[in-house]
Amino acid sequence: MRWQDIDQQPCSLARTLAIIGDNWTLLVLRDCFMGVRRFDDFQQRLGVTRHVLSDRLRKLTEGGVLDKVAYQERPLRHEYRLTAMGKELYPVIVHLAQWGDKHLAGEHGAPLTRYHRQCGEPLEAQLQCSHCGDTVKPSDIRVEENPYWAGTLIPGRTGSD
Amino acid sequence: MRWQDIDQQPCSLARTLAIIGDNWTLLVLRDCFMGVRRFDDFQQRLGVTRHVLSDRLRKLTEGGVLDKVAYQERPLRHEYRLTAMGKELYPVIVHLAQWGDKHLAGEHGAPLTRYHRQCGEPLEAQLQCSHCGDTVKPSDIRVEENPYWAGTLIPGRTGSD
DNA sequence: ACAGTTGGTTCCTATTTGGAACTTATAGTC
DNA sequence: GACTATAAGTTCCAAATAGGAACCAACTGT
Repeated sequence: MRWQDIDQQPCSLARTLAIIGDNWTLLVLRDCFMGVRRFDDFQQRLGVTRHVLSDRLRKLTEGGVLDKVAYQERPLRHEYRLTAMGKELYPVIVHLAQWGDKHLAGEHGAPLTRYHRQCGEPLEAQLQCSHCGDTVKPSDIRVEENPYWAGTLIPGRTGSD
Repeated sequence: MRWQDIDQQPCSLARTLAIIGDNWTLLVLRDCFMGVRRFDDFQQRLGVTRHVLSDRLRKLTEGGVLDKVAYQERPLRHEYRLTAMGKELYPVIVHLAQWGDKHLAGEHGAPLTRYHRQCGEPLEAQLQCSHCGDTVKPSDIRVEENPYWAGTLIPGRTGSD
């Protein structure tokens, strides 16, 4: 199986990664959430080569995560903006960065700190059930297979925990 | 800048992606969270080539996300288990899969549904501040730069929102 | 003796990446 | 009018990585 075909799999994670799972793409999104919109700004901040950046921006645009809009005519220039769908990826960025802050910070500490405006404390995000409002731990989650793919997605368990 | 050097950047997200941001790696983690532990099981479920799988498992192990433990002697066989640090990545997986469920499901619906055991409803996870317990929206988050890197991480704003 | 299992490694080809230069269209400066 | 700068890419080549298949080592079971 080629990496470019993973969007064919019956797995929401695989389909999501087909759009945002390439090398560099999540760093492009990081910069989008920091307000970067222009090609050269992405290129200088990331240090990625121009044609890889071009490819990633195209995939994000085709995937509905970014919108390519003209900000001037003559000469025609475009910028890339997060769509509503793209903005919904913010929790992913927050959790990834938070994990890095906790486990991979160097001697100078975390480069960025996110604060919760309402309470003023450094944000330690966790999962919350939007239905009942309770905090959700991993063990609180039960995974159920769609009957259409019954028996093919969840592996038979062999281990002890 | 080469992709393999992004762990040198003063960015927690970049350092995190240096460990788990390669193609295939997050799908390996998906299977880890579903209880897969053995090389051949990963290989068959993912369809990834064996030497790419070998490389990703090695990087995850070196990065402290997985632990390679012998489950039998004679012949010596190892399996890969999530470390405590690795298990903390579950929120990332949940949010990525949830985004795919919402935006990329095909005609048969989401392949897997996650339920919140306590309330019994399909889980729609959102961010919660562990300090005050409130729900956190993206706009509730204020990002502050570590003085050590002052002025280098957050771009100057040029746009209008 | 022979096939099967498990966890890889090796080999070769094809695709992707990194790095630098080039292009197009226009505005501003000497 | 000529030259320089800006922005958003595209093109070119060498080097690295991925995909696919076969091979290997160390057993176990028949």
